[in-house]
Amino acid sequence: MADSAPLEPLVEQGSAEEKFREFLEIRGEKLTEPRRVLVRHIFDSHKHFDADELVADLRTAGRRVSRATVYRTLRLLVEAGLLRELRLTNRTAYEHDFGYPSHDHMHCTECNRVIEFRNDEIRRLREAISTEHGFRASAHRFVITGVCPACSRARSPRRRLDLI
Amino acid sequence: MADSAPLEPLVEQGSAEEKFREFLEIRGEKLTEPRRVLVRHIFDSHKHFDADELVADLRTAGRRVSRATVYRTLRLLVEAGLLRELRLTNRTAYEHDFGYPSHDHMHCTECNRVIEFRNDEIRRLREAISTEHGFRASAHRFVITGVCPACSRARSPRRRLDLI
DNA sequence: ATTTTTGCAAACCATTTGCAGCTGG
DNA sequence: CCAGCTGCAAATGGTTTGCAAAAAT
Repeated sequence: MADSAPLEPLVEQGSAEEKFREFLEIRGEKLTEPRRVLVRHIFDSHKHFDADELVADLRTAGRRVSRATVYRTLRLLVEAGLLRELRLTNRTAYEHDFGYPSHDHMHCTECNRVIEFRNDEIRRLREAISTEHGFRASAHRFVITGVCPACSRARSPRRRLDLI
Repeated sequence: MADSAPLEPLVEQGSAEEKFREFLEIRGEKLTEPRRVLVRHIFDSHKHFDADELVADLRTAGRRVSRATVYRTLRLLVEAGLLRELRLTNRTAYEHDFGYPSHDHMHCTECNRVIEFRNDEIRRLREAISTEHGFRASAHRFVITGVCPACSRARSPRRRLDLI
């Protein structure tokens, strides 16, 4: 699952590691070495990723963290509000929910790419709809499914050749 | 996963079973008895459901279809454009994509209920955004997460008692 | 008759968990 | 020290698949 045209990260308000430490402290839990490695690695780049990619990525970088700990820490990071889950396929993908502007996604069915975009009307609409239904919204997910510009270009012209 | 305030079904343009038969015929495949049982049962009501609920439901109704066939047929119905997948939790839920108006969802984090709503601005916004990005949209998913009216009422008053 | 489908059971695969030993505060 | 954490390996749970028997055209 690759990204395309990622948005600019926001100016940091304290590091993700720091926010994670605070979260853990409140619950009387510990910021251990594996957790530090994970939170640093994850917030070093702004990609979407899944548990498997994260394990592989870490291995490449020479840091070994067990799969179990990766899963446990991902859960914590979601609870801490640092990561958000993205369920587009059978495996759960994650993206930053901290130091990164709120946005929505377009999902290309050809190349499986996820493209981010920002649009303020969505938020407005979400509030209007929630109010109308007496619903107390805390978040939303808007995913547009279709074919991205790159795949459109790569495909349409080929049609001509198919006919020969 | 329960529904609340389902929308009125559209006037039928030929039965789901008929559309399924056409789909299978085109691919040189067969509308067998188990498949007929499934498509009829599924389109008899307008609930969201997952594979497990479907199997249980059928068993209650005295029709036995193996789990494998249920999964295989669900896949076919999605390919046929009769069902849509809804990935909110670890199990895949399904909803009608035929004979039912297009709509979006509110997902209550307290009771796990899924509430449907219709709003035409969303479709308009989806087109505007897609055009702006050169994306060819074929579908979208808009899910508002939060607390439904029933759970709001059930919770807020209880707070007072918690303080005693 | 030939091709597709079914049901069963086994396989799969992402994720979770029990546990013995390790570690941070 | 001592609660909380890690890694391992085994368990889980939803979903898929191989295969021989059964059904559809």
